[in-house]
Amino acid sequence: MSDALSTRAVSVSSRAFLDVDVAVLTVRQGRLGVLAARSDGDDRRSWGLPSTPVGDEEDCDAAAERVLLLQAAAVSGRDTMFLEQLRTYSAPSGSAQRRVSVAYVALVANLSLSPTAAAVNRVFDIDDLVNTGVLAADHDAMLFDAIERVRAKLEYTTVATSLVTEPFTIPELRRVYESVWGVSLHPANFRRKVLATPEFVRPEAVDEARRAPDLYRRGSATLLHPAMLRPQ
Amino acid sequence: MSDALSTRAVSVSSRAFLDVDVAVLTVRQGRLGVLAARSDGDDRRSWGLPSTPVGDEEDCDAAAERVLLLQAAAVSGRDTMFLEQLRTYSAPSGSAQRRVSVAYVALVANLSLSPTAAAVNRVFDIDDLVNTGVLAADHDAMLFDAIERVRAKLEYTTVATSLVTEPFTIPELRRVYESVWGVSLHPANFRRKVLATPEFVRPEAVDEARRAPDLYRRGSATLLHPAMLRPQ
DNA sequence: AGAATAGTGTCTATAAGACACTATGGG
DNA sequence: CCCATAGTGTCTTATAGACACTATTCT
Repeated sequence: MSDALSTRAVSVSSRAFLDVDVAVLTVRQGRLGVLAARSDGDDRRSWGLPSTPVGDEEDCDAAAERVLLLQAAAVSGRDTMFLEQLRTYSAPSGSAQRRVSVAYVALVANLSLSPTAAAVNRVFDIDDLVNTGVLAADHDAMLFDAIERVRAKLEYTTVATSLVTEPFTIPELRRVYESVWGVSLHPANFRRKVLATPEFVRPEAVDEARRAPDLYRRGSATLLHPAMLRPQ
Repeated sequence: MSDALSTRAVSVSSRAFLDVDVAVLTVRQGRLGVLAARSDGDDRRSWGLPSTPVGDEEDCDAAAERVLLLQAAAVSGRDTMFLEQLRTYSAPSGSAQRRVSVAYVALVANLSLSPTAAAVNRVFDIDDLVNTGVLAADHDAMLFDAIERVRAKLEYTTVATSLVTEPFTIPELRRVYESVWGVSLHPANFRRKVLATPEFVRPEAVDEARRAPDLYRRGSATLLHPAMLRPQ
């Protein structure tokens, strides 16, 4: 009776090549952007998400961090980072050796390519990359899912602060939300909401005379209670 | 300069065995339960989450469905199901061939084992299985993450309805929330919240004379706006 | 000078939590 | 007959959205 619960006549013990792909997101000039790497596999200039095989003596998280650090070395002004596993994408192999991709999302403040990196990497506006045919179908799906994950995370976590450089102003933080969500937010209500959440941001320099916007740093809170929901 | 962005001296092109593990959750007698399978690998009676290798001509989703259907065949009274990928767990291989596990969560209403299945499978109370040393460390982590995922999903989706059999009463639905979250909810406020969300539930039979509780079926809504947050 | 924006205050609509009350069925 | 529970109503409080207003900087 153990047979009834064990594996059926599906070809057993599938071997696969294991890759990690990272969607590195950033906000620049009020627009959401992604880091893309030229996929030098073929001649025609096509782009993909930065990727690496997972080494035998590391786990997927380590491989993803390695990709990010690799990018950081080729990048100037990288500030903070947020890195989280998204999900795993597996297509049936067909005849070739199966390839399984574990996708990650990374958030990086102030991502700008160094001159040497610019020849290989490029930061795209989201709208120029997602669903435009520039990416391969699987990377397109990953990027789509990554964006939706981040949009949802802004609602109930404080990750938005990882997309601004410290110190920052409340309006700067608001523009992160507006860029990622693609909407306009009411400045006064946004400010009230952020300041009402303990430790979302921490006051750094409040200009009593109002000559400059107030400056803040990231607070210790990671979860938002209650959540800041997207409009509509 | 392409070197700076390509893979480093980590041993390349790792091959791995690909498994799918499923945490099948249910609510019985007001308690959250999980389906566990006796892991017949070794002699001592230990338990694991139901699992299967991923076949070469299927993707992970298909393998997870296969596990669930396999269980369904050995289970009586399975009602609805909800199935979603959780995340992928990968430990460094050490010397042996690497093993990568893609974990899924499934929600099943009225999960009760058929007599023949009871010798191989068992439904545990969550508290008897998570963090008790009965499961291997990786399955323990999966189960923990699965429970947290489901607890969060109850807040902003209607998945709770997949843990009751139709037709159901509002108090029955409330007991699902109470079981999964491990809290008591205010009956009147819960009822008002559920009925205030369009298409969360659909009235089936309202007893005007109040001789029996009102009956409902699942509605077409999948998302809750606004969310029903856990107390505290 | 005029426009855009940071910051404050306030009003309103909505939703959540707490509580009171009725009616019913089961021990 | 008492008690637990389904269902209804209502009050209070917290929060979100809308709007008005001031002060400042930039052009």
